[in-house]
Amino acid sequence: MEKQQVGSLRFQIDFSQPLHEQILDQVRSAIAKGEIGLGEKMPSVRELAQELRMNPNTVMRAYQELERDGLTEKRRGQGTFVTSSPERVQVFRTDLAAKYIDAFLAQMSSLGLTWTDVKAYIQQNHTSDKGGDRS
Amino acid sequence: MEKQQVGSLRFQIDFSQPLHEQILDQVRSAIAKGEIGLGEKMPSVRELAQELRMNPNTVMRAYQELERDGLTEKRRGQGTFVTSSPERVQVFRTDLAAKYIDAFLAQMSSLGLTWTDVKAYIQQNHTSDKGGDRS
Amino acid sequence: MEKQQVGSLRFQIDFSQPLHEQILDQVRSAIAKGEIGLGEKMPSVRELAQELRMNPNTVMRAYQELERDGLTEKRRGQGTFVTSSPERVQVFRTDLAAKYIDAFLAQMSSLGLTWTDVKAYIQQNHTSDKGGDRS
Amino acid sequence: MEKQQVGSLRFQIDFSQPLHEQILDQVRSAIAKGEIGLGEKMPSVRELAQELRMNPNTVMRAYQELERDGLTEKRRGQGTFVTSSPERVQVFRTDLAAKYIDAFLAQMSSLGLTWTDVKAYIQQNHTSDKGGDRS
DNA sequence: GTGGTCTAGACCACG
DNA sequence: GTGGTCTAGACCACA
Repeated sequence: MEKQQVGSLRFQIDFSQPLHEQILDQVRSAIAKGEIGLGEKMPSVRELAQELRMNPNTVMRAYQELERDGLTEKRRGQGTFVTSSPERVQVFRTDLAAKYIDAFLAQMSSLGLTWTDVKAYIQQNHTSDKGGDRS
Repeated sequence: MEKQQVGSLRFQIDFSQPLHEQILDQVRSAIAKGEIGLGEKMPSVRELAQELRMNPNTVMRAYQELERDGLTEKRRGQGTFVTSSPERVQVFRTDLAAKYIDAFLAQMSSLGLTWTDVKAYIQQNHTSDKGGDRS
Repeated sequence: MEKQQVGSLRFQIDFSQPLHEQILDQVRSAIAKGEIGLGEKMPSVRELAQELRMNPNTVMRAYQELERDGLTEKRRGQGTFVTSSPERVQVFRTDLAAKYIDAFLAQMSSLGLTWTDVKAYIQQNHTSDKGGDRS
Repeated sequence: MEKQQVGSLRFQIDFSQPLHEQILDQVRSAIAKGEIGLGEKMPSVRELAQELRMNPNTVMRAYQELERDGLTEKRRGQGTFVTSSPERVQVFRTDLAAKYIDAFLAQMSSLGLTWTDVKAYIQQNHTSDKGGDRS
């Protein structure tokens, strides 16, 4: 468990998974949760690469995808900034969540589990993670 | 959407994802759901490879993982058979489901969504998939 | 655990291992332990094959190896018999044991374990199997 | 007897046994004995394949099993490394040894030999391999 | 016929 | 450069 703080971002990387995806996920998560503020400056590609001991190309790829998602913007000569639009973040967040949820339900269904089964499991094993699961 | 029936198994393959994983998933799913009976003979490596138009090695790889999971048994010179033990299937199924569920919850949490949010979303968008989701 | 009794022999087969080797081992073991008497008649190839639901070729191969080892003899028109010579059994038994023991020690050594380590393990975990392991 | 040194690993291969198993065994042994250090980089799949004059797929297969055993980790684009966790190695080593020992005892027992018999044999024939076998 | 091993060589994603 | 996936096709042991 190697956690690293870079600016207002916290990273925890694991070499058994594509590195650029992990950066992407963790930055997305930080934005979604408001851990990095809207309009805030991101670490530069080089800085982040150095801190995380990665190839700059790897970081660059993650940044490009963040921009494609509309979560960040490049300003020439200044660096990369988190978008200032809360709507963008919100839309992105719900879209992504919807995608994940759908995939998850398909997965459960492929194991022959119903939504009731899943809720039962979560209630038993994740009572601390719950958010009011009074079924 | 190219669906193919091979013995009691149905396959639908998509070339943008590792082929052996797809075979693995679909056979697992068929076993978990009881679509192929316990103790039943699987299609032979060569037969399945021919039907799905892929290389025998690719099918073999999937079959090896199935055996590692304890879902199938090989009988030398006779073929590959689904395990006859319902417990194995059950244990496997719940273990795998637990793994998926935990990963899913971590994912949701990383997007800043609570379990209540998720349940609300599912109730709205998946009323047909439900299994009594009266929260 | 499917055990089968055939004449004075008991078989327990497992499909994840060459069948002829299993027959071989189990007959050898029965002779070494005196469970089948010297000079006694073995089940015929066909009879055994039928009982164990195997291909006669598989049984035949095991029988050929038994004869090569000098543990059985064929008598034309009468069938296969366990050797009547106790010396043969004894020599065979110690030779085979020596081979196994040497291989085992090499194996342990390749894991970096000394003979003392092995004895310690066995003393702890196999006190019922011991035969006077006062170290 | 063709011995080959590759980095800090020494290989001796024999074509009458599955090649990937031999690689597996010899690397395992090297890790268990500490001949290759924890966290150290393994030869790359291609490099080892070339040195041992075998197909990269064969080496890859061995490497995959090593990883499944938790003895190595792959870092994408960087290579394969021995695990840095001594506990993993230790657990693996004792588990494997236990498996071998149990199988060995079953084998001896099937030949009608007691543990005392075995110890006597070893004392006579392996006085150099001993590690203090004062029984 | 079955599964198991191996080779040769292609193409891909990742860093 | 690294590992990962896939194909085509050979040869083997086993039943």
